[in-house]
Amino acid sequence: MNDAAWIKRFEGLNRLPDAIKETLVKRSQVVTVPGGTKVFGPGLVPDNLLLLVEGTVKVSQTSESGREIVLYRVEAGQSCVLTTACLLAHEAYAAEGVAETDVTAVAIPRVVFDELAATSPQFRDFVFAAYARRITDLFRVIDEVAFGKIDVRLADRLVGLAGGSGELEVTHQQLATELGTAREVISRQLSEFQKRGWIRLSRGHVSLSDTPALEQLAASA
Amino acid sequence: MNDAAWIKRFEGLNRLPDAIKETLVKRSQVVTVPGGTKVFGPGLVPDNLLLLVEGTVKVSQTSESGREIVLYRVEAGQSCVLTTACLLAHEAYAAEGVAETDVTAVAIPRVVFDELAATSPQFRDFVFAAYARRITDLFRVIDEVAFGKIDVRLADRLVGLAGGSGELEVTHQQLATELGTAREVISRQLSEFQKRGWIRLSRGHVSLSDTPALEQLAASA
DNA sequence: GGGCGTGTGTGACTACATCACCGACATTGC
DNA sequence: GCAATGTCGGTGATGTAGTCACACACGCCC
Repeated sequence: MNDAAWIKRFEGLNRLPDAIKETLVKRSQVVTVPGGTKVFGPGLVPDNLLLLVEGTVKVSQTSESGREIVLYRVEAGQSCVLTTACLLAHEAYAAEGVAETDVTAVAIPRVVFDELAATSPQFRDFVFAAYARRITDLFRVIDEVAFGKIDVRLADRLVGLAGGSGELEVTHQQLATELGTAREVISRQLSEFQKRGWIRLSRGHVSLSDTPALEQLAASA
Repeated sequence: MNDAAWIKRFEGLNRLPDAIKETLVKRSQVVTVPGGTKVFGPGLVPDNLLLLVEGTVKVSQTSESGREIVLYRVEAGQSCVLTTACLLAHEAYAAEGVAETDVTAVAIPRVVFDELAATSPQFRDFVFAAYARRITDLFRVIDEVAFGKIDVRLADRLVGLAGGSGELEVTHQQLATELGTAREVISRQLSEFQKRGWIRLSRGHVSLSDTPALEQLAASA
């Protein structure tokens, strides 16, 4: 039963009584999906609550006009509650989740979820905390989209996506989608950054050469 | 015990077993607040779940720069779950709720909420449905702010706010706040609408003279 | 009436989005 | 190798929205 190892990854679940943990482990299933898989979306309603053990899932929304914006990412140690509730309620919405990397996740069937919600106050806390986190994410997105400048937002996103390495494999179009803007806007802005010596560009690739400068710009929100 | 009348207003609660309904009625409190009251916000964390029986609460967000945008409204028959979760999680956020009209609401203390969540699957459904609704609201806001045109958004909001009467008492600044934009933008757009004969303007007042035209524009999203 | 606060109008300017297009590079098949 | 094709990135012109700096109008209160 050392499958139970994953549970340690979830801060909010560690506090659960052992009996509950055991139920959770016994009645859920560890699944893996390869990068690029659509995890949920219009016409693909999940009947499991997913807890991500490894990898990330990008949640984005496509408007009628076909334009797209990234809403948030589900990282290892987090869960996918929002979309569950959202999709369970049948209010079909054009949000979809795509595995960005190979993903290992724990799938908790709806019945088990419900049962745990009934029996464990700590589990309820876990769920509500997860909600709160996502909602504040959405609030931030709204704030940025409504009032943020793209140079600032782009700098922030570049730093965020690059991680430690300072290298990232993305097209300008993908960055545009991240911020819900147009490719040309990103292209021009990237050129500007390059002119300032902050980044170096090549086809499908951006390498950050002056991360601190980008961070400073990002912080000037 | 005809205080219980309010419960009929909540579709999701009607399905509750009688015993649960009784608990709900006994252990909650009907409160009224005058229009203009701040219901929750930074430095004002509610410890009750509010169910609105009468009136509306406007939930808006203010960014660091001082600019504001309306996120959604809680109407009669709806609940205020989002902000509860959000604020319970201590992730202080600059969202606040203000009573737009005199408001009558049922306040369910946190303990009772938790107890009901534990005992009643129907109550849990009610809560999650409420979440789902708000989240889709937020998704829509993001979509509109990111990709919508202001003339369309303004027309939509005018029709929505006017209700049946076609008359509304708002300043241009208030409309700007609704949409998270600048006053000048609204002023110019309103002038344009007036020029087209769709509305008539006076200080602090807008009267819709061609609602269908506005609706049509609003629908062309 | 004169002062004051709030609401509205306007022009100049900047930022971002959109449109139309072209050229550079990579991949594939020959 | 070379041509065909698809993806990616660059650029100018134009439109729409947000910003800045005002000035003026109205209502209210001394």
